[in-house]
Amino acid sequence: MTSPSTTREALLDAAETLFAERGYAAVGIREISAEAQANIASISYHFGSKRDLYLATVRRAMEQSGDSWGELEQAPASRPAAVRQLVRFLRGFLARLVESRELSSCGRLMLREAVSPSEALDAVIEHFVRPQQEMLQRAVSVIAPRLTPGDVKNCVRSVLAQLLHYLIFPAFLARQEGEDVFRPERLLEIADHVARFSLKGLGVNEAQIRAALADVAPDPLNSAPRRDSR
Amino acid sequence: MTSPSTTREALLDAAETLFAERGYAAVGIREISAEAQANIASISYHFGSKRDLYLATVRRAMEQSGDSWGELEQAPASRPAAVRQLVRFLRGFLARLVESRELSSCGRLMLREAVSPSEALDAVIEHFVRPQQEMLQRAVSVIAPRLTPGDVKNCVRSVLAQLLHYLIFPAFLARQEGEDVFRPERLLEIADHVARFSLKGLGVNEAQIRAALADVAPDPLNSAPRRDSR
DNA sequence: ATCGGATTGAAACGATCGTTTGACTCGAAG
DNA sequence: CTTCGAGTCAAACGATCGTTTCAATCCGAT
Repeated sequence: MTSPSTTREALLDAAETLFAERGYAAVGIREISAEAQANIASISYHFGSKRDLYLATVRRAMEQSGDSWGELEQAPASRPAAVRQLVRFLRGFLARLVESRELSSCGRLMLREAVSPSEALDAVIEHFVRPQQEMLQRAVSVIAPRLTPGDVKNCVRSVLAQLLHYLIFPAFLARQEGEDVFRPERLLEIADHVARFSLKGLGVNEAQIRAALADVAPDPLNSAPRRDSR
Repeated sequence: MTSPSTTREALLDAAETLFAERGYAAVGIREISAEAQANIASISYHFGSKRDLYLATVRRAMEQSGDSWGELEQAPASRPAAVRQLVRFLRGFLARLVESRELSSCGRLMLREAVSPSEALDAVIEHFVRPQQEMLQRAVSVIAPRLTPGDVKNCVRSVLAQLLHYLIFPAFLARQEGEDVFRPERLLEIADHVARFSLKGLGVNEAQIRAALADVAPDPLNSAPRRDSR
């Protein structure tokens, strides 16, 4: 196989940023190669076509994102542990949304795949959606053990939907709230609201919720694992 | 002013469908005019440019959508009435998602504006987001009167996020669930789950929730108001 | 030092993009 | 009947699109 070229990765980096920001059709290969400080022909050379560059970009972004939280969260042993794990996940997700462009560019690519699916859709589900979903599924089924499997899935979607809302609608949120939604303190407020709302939705009583939130509190924002490259 | 041309509306109809399905940059004006059975130059003639056609398309779609639910829902007089109103809204929203392409194409345009905002963003917020939000805000502040205004907004977002999830991720849902998520019975299940989860999240007790769900039940899917044109 | 495959460079390819042109049709007002 | 303006039409505009070509360059193996 071809040796790992620097040009190749520069192209992927540039493509990730540009495709995430403006979408596949709105970005030309001339702009990508300029951003990567490479020649136009290098795209055709390294990837075959613009479409294949896009697919490679999405797949790489999703695989790198998947490394972050896949195996990190173990199956919770007790109900309080499961509640703590859920709270930690909510805070970590929102923290990553703002602390680096990592989730931001990966998340926007994910979004664009949801609205306009391509052949890379499988990679998005496999590496981005499924890991989070399975982790939440384990936590929820421990927190609310009386739920049927179908209701567990529904509840997982309800929790995830609240989180993804803040990934999807920053443009709306910025417009209707005067303030900046993505200040670190505000994000912690949001994470705690989502935690409270969801745990109540799962039938956890107030006292346990307060205990869990206070329990995880000392470790505020730095629980988010880092991506090594870039 | 120019008389209301048939060609103009045919162009708007075609543009709405195509832009909703594939996005602004991925649709050419030749395809739009072909779909509308009009000449290429008619776009320039009636709207000035492709971009202006897009803006007009989004604005018209949002205004027509806004007519549907804006003034329909009045301020609820009692807590049970507010709960019923919320349940009716959830069911109506999901019903409209499947029963016609109305919300579907308008919703997809809204989504694309969220991911790639244009000058039509204000119209989207004004006619699509704000009405739903204010209606939910009234209902939630009656259901949970002890909430601060800020927490009311957070809870409204939590409810709305769950609904919009099904508008945003049909591609993912279709992939990971074997079954079709958009069968009418399934949608009613979903609406009821969202209602239960959210009402618990708002602190309503089980008995009242069951009462409300049973109360609204006799009127299952036909509570969604119809759009007259098209 | 020389070869050969891998990679890069500038230039050009045909296709398609959004837009414009100018002649043409048509119905109502003079 | 003539006139006029709104609307439609086919054709062409320059610009940009993704892709290809081919010579130049790099660099480790011979």
